[in-house]
Amino acid sequence: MSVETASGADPDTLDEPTTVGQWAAPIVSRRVADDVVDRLVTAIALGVYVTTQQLPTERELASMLGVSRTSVREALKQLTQTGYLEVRHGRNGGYFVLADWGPTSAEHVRRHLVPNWEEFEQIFDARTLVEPMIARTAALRCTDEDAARISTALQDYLDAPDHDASRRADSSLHQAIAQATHNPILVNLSVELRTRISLNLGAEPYTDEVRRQAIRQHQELVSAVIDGREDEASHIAAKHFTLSETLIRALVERAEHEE
Amino acid sequence: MSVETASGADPDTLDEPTTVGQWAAPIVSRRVADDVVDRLVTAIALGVYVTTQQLPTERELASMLGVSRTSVREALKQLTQTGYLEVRHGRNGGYFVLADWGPTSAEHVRRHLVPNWEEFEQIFDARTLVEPMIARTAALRCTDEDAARISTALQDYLDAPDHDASRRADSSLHQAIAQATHNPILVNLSVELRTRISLNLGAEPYTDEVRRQAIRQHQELVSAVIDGREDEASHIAAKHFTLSETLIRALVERAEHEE
DNA sequence: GCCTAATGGTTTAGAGTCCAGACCCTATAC
DNA sequence: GTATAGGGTCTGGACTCTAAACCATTAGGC
Repeated sequence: MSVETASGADPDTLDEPTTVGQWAAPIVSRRVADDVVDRLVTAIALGVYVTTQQLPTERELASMLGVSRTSVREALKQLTQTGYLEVRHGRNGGYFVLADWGPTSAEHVRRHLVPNWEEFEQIFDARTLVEPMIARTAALRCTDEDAARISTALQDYLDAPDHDASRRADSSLHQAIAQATHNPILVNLSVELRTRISLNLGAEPYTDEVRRQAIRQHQELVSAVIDGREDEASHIAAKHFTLSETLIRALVERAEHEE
Repeated sequence: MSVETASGADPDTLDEPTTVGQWAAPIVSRRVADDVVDRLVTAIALGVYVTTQQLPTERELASMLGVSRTSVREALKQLTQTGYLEVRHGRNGGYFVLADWGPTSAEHVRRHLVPNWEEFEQIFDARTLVEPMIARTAALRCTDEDAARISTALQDYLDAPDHDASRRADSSLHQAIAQATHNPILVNLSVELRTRISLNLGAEPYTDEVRRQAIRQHQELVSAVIDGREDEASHIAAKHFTLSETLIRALVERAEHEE
């Protein structure tokens, strides 16, 4: 990294100089290992790799990501130390996603969720605004091909045998809907918001009641999108993402009372 | 997502692989100079520095951005070679923004606009969807303080003596509106979209008629936002950004016919 | 039980990037 | 004409990333 010298002189710039003030913010040179960490966390957050599942080997990851094994190892070391992964030696060894990195414990909530609470509020807020817009647009532009893909994703979601599969299918379903907008920028936006939530949260709270409600909402949402009922799609999406927000809030409340 | 036992055959990865496929895309290590280029282009695009205006000196830029002068020089070299900047030697020398890097010429349109046309369509589309949502949210959350800032920005816009000042004020105005959402994520989203447009486009086409129309729309938009008329704000924003899209399209048409 | 293979763990040399700082060159202001 | 404010150039050193070889550990096959 670079020197931290005098560049200070950064008086409070909270008024409106964001346009002028932010463009010259210090450039931090990102290390490759940090990028690898981000990719892996994203993959786990999106459900590409789930609990107890084995990641590709170091050499495979290095090849997949086009970086050296050294950098991959650096990233995996970070994730292992943070408690996301577990490593096993010897033949059939490798890195495994640890089971308990969700908001399962009040401990996790206090240590990870609460400190980032402000950012969290912002992400939720943005998602509640963006996703209905995406759902509306998807409903307006959904082709037969899109509809087929969305239906398949919904079916996968309904068939999901456990929580992990459910998370993964949920991710795919929302992705399929976003893709029906036929605009990669919106798809990325949606992915980014979902990732940032999972990234802070691990998995969302999960009970039978929640699942029933989520299933109904997903069915309604898919139906509205496929049939091109844009107002309804937008409205259901808003309700859907408000639900998940409510759950998190309840979780945090509970954790704080336990304290 | 078809990881295991997907019901439908899902052999190829071209169908919906974005979730699974994209996380492992090769990591490209960005060089510091490239980041500097981005920052400078953004600053110019947002109107922080305008035609014939002098940029800070190399040493100042290096200090502002927290990078070495070597990297700044590398970036400035690129921008000079590309034709964005002009360099003058000796005392009172420095780097100056060149005048003619807008869509002033059919040449520019063909060389820069047309090759990126697909991305351009996507950006416009996203903006037409996102900005109304932002305007609506701003209208719903606008405080007195926000209203004051927005009014000031509007006045600056009305007072702008020339095209450059107008561009800068336009940028500030939209920024002020976005900030009334009180959500940094949305503010960044708006900045990013506007930047990416200016970045491809330089300045937008500009005639007296266009300016009159833009002024009216800005006044209506500000009034709707400040008074909390969210539906109207959303609607005007949509109209406003559609106007700029229409102008660009007309420009490209013309350039292609000249060919 | 022994060997093999697959995996993580370690080391090293070299190329590339970035930085700080010193110094040179040029044109303007005075 | 000289001082000065800028860009232009060079160098040594620190850090990062890579490639490739080699070590250590364990499961599976015989």
